[in-house]
Amino acid sequence: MSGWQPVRRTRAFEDVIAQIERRIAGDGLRVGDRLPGERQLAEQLRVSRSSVREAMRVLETLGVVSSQVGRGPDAGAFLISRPAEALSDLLRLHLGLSNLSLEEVVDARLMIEKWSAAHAAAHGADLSALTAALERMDATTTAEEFVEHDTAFHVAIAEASGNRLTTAMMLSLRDSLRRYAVEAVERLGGTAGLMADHRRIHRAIATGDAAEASAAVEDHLRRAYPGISRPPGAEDDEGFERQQGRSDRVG
Amino acid sequence: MSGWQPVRRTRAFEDVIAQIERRIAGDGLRVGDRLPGERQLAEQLRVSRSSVREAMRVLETLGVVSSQVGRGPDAGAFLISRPAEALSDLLRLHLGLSNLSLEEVVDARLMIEKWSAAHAAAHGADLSALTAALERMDATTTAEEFVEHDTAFHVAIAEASGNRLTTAMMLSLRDSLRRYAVEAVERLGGTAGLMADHRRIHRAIATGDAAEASAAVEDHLRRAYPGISRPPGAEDDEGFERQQGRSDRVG
DNA sequence: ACCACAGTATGGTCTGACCATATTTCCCCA
DNA sequence: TGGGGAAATATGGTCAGACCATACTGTGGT
Repeated sequence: MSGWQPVRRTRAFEDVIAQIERRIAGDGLRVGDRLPGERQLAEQLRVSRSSVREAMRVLETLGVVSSQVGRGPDAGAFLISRPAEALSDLLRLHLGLSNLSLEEVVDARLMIEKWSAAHAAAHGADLSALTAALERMDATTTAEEFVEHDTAFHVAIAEASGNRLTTAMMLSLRDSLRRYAVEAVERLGGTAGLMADHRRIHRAIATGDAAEASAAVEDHLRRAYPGISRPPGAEDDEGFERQQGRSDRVG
Repeated sequence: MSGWQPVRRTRAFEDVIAQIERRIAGDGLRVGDRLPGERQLAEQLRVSRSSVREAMRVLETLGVVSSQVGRGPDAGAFLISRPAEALSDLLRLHLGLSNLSLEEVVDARLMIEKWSAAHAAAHGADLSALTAALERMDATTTAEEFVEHDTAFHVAIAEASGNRLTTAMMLSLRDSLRRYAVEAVERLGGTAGLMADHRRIHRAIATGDAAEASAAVEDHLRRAYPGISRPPGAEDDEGFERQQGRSDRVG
């Protein structure tokens, strides 16, 4: 009998997740609060410890629980909030499966960074982190070192937007693209152009010019990833399946 | 072996995940391929079946593996690619923990929808799904029914952008906001204004006007979710709109 | 007051068993 | 020979119980 859509009885660990979620919503559990131990939870919910552990793995993967071994106030499972790590894992695996293309990731990052820079400019954000990252970048010698502080610069922009969700997205996207960032620095043969872009972005945010901040970010990312992104309004071409091979038309 | 990592001993299930990830990258595993059974994998990797199962829960949570019981070609664990489901779970839990505010989610959705609409307009996307959703919305009577087809309309916009990552983000964001969407329809007391917005969006995409599509989406979402944050540049100029228009030179 | 050591609570891992489900195999009977 | 049903089997799902590694806690001796 094929073509049957089974009802998929809930598995035990799914029940555990639902119960914990219910406690979060109902009992007002918050970040930092401690969950009962695995054995105790298993007894309370009438499931085996294995099922509790599978539920913990899921919650840990989603970035809402962290576990420490040992004994004492710091041991056990705690509620946390780390969406960025979860997003990074997700992107990394789906990129590995070739079910997300590099272009899609770069495009998404361009979208978020433009948005973040525009918001940061409009909100009169604190620029100290941006300025510090700029100075550190000036003092670097290797591509890896440069990329490290470059990351700090871009993360600071995201944080200055004041939105933790887009910041998490931006962090994980950037994480997925780290090795391409190093390649980009080496391909460009120097960081002068990138630094000029950075100062332009910094200036635009400092003066509260949202449109200029957004445009500066776009130009910057197009320099780092030439030919990958298509701005809305670019002439149509034949899709994005096999674009990585001829991604050098910006030159 | 020179150095030991004293801080974070790798857990067995993390090894399993790393091995599977290596097979994906190295052996060219693709979506649809089948993984070895839990028992076989445990034997190959010299870990217990419990550890394999915990790894499976993680991969399942990230939307890259799906498991079926039974026997035969359809049983066992398969590689899939469902980032949207994973993102939905992530957002739901973090919203529940109150570590992401509704405003942040709505803002992120606004960003993605504006971007998607602009891209769809610029790419001359297929409008049949959009048109069909519009007609179905006209024929509905209840708020729930309307929201259902409204979702189809907005998802169609995201898909028309041609980016699976932003589409997945948009799907999960919308999923998190479903109940607020129903509330919005009931609060507005009718769907006339929303439908007018929809037709304006549809028209803009059809005519390839990216800036207008973006502006139409923004007005639409501000009608549905009043009180979300001002666009960047609202204080001094029409920054975001101008910035979009600047890069949207359609010809 | 201090320090060493035993106690203990915690997550991490493993083993082996059994259950539920779905396909495959095989054998009996029409 | 064909069909149908029973048995075998492969798969994930669940459980119980044990042991280990870790890190705090308490206790007793100096």
